[in-house]
Amino acid sequence: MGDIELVLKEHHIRPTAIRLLMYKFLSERDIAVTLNDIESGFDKSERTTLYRTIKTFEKKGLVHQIDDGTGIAKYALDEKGTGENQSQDLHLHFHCEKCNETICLTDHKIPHISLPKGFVSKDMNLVIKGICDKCSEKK
Amino acid sequence: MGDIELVLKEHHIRPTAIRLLMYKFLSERDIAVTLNDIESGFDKSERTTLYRTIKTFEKKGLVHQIDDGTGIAKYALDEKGTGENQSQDLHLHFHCEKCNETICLTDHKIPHISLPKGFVSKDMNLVIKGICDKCSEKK
DNA sequence: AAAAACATGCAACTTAAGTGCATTATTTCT
DNA sequence: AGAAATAATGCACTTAAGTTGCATGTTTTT
Ligand SMILES: [Mn+2]
Ligand SMILES: [Mn+2]
Ligand SMILES: [Zn+2]
Ligand SMILES: [Zn+2]
Repeated sequence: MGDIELVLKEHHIRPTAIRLLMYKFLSERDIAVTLNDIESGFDKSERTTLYRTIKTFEKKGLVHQIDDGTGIAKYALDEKGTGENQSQDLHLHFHCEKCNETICLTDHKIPHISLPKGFVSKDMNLVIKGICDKCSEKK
Repeated sequence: MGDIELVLKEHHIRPTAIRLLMYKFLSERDIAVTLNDIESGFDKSERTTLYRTIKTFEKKGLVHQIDDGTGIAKYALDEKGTGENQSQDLHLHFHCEKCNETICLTDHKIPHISLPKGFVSKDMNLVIKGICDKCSEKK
């Protein structure tokens, strides 16, 4: 049984052909991808199926959705959090205004913020926009 | 000459009827509003005109757009920054999962974040999701 | 093997956002 | 003031992401 197949099963996702392919696709890139990116990454592609597949991944905690301010949802594999650590999704995201790529800075956690009385924090999203390393060295 | 008229002129926005009304509308609420909110706030309303009006306000620095993760753009008046202080847009936003309202926490600035080598920060967006003061006291 | 549960494909719908263009209002120029 | 230029408004239409319904195909369970 393949490696990916195991990962899916661990997350209670049935390892169908498309799911294996999508996982492979995601694991091969280090930037967050849109549904369109995924769609154009496959020869055989059915928008809806890909959509439902990524949503399944998300629900089962394999992937997190990223809202980088472009108005288009992006997705990236969760870190190999073997299970329960949900604090992993509190890392920040960087969106490059030049190449339009969005990347997870997984070891840059969002600092603690104190809120006014009465406000209860459940989740946070921090996106930094600017120029990424690749684009800034290109000069 | 009215108060609002002056504010608009200071921002080089011609004070037409609709613009005066929209400014008044925005200044009367302390939460960020969607274009739909604005539209339903007027008897006479032309989506496109309201859309272009809010975009004009945004371009001229009267209003800032807020991306709270709902996928729908919201807008709020800038603080009475009498001119150049653009650091004002680095406050954080709170989105209540219960009442769905989004509010500017204008005096909660986004803390400084150090980035990996090569990354240049130009802008930031921090949204905290949870339960707002009104909803949490309502119990 | 039959029944139940789940995945896939295709079409259609929803909604926010944005554009083109004709009309109307305001400002500027002579 | 009147004409010309510029800007605002209204209406129709387009775009694109996201989402759902339903029929068909596949896998799992009993
Ligand atoms: Mn991430
Ligand atoms: Mn704000
Ligand atoms: Zn870049
Ligand atoms: Zn609330």
